[in-house]
Amino acid sequence: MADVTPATRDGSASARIAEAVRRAILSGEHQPGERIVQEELAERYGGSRIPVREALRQLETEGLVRLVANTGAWVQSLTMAQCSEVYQTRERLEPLLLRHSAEHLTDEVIHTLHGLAQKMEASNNIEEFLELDRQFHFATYRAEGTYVLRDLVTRLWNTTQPYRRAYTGLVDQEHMRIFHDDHHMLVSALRDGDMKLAEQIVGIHIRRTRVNLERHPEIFPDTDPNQE
Amino acid sequence: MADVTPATRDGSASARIAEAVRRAILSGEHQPGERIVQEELAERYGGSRIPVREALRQLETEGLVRLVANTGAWVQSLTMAQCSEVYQTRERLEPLLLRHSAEHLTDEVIHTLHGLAQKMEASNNIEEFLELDRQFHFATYRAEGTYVLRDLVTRLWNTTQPYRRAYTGLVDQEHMRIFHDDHHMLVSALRDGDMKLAEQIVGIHIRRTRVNLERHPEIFPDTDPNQE
DNA sequence: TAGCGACATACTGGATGCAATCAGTCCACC
DNA sequence: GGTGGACTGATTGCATCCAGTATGTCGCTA
Repeated sequence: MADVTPATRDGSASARIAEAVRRAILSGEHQPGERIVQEELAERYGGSRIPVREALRQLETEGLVRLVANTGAWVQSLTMAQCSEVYQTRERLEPLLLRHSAEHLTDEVIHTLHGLAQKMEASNNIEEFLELDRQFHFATYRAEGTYVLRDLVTRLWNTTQPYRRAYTGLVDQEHMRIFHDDHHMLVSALRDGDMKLAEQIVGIHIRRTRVNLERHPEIFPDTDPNQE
Repeated sequence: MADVTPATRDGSASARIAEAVRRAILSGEHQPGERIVQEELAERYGGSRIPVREALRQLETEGLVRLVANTGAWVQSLTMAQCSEVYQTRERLEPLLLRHSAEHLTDEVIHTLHGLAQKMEASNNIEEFLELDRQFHFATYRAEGTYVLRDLVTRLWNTTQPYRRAYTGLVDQEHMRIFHDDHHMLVSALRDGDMKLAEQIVGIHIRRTRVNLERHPEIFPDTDPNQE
């Protein structure tokens, strides 16, 4: 899995555990709403509960885990409204991030993008599809120098990953066709150096996905399990 | 100080310490680049280093603190480029947040806003000014139900607070006049229920501040102390 | 005198152990 | 039979203790 860790972190045990748990959540190994027991993680990743707790604090702040004092930790679940809000946020930020990346989108990158878009069309495995989609979009986000915005976008992707997965399993051929077309149009716009168009396509692409997600309330928890 | 804590948190010691340190950083008590020693915080807030470390992990993820493994913690400092990036992000997100808040902006709220804007004009104390500015803008952000976007915006405000403070100490009368005018125009637009205009004003207001900040590179660290 | 290396100190990272809190169960009572 | 309350097991929260690492200093050597 690529580009899963929001920030460059040190090599301590807590950082290692945070990364491992993050990947476990994003890969679907841990489902939203699932209980997380500190001691289990400590045993699994070889350590005491101290670094586990630090890792959970970090993941809580990233929005992947929900902690309740003296009670426990759960994999964060979003209501449809919250998920929609994240998508609206992405809709505003990713065109901006793309713009900052413009100068780094060389012919080589565009060639890679084309390859990823084609691979996605050929894929019929949900996990592979999700991974390729992520790789595709983050390949277009190459803004260098500062990491504020890319980190932010990475976190937004992360918190909504379970719902993308659920939706991908439901989407019909027609919507999938449009999805792929968006990608190809984006590659074309980038190849032409038409950044204005590329930004619009990304925005529309995200909005389209949001609207589609909103048509499937069944993939979200019935009653809000986090009443914060 | 109002609306400083991004998320609703539990009442544990680590949460208490995180909040206290956050406030200390935002109030300017701790300057960017300043070293943070775990044991000092533990003694100051009454506890062991364990909850302090959890608090620091959280603040690191929020972007207020920088941790280096086996070395220590520092109050996060931003380069001008990073600060500018945060402002560009705000420029995209706050109009969206304002839109979501529209239905909650009652006459009473608008009356409060007007009062805050006037108080700001009368203020000649930097800390008071910063606090009123924060209260003013967050009074317009009343989106309820979900907290994703408001939390995000709160964090963006938090990470850039030290630079707003430094800039406020430098700004001349003319720019200050424009700043206040933006606020009054925003109140008027909200009073008229012209949300489209209000969104534009917020965006321009943030952009204006960003451009002004970029005119003062002296308030940012010379060489990037965080080479991440 | 300048530069390099070993040592001492201070601080961080992590493990263990104990107290506190929550959830689920069982039983008494209505 | 259903409801309320006490009890028990499980799990979290935190403090203390120890090991590991980085930094700064001192002395040695060229």
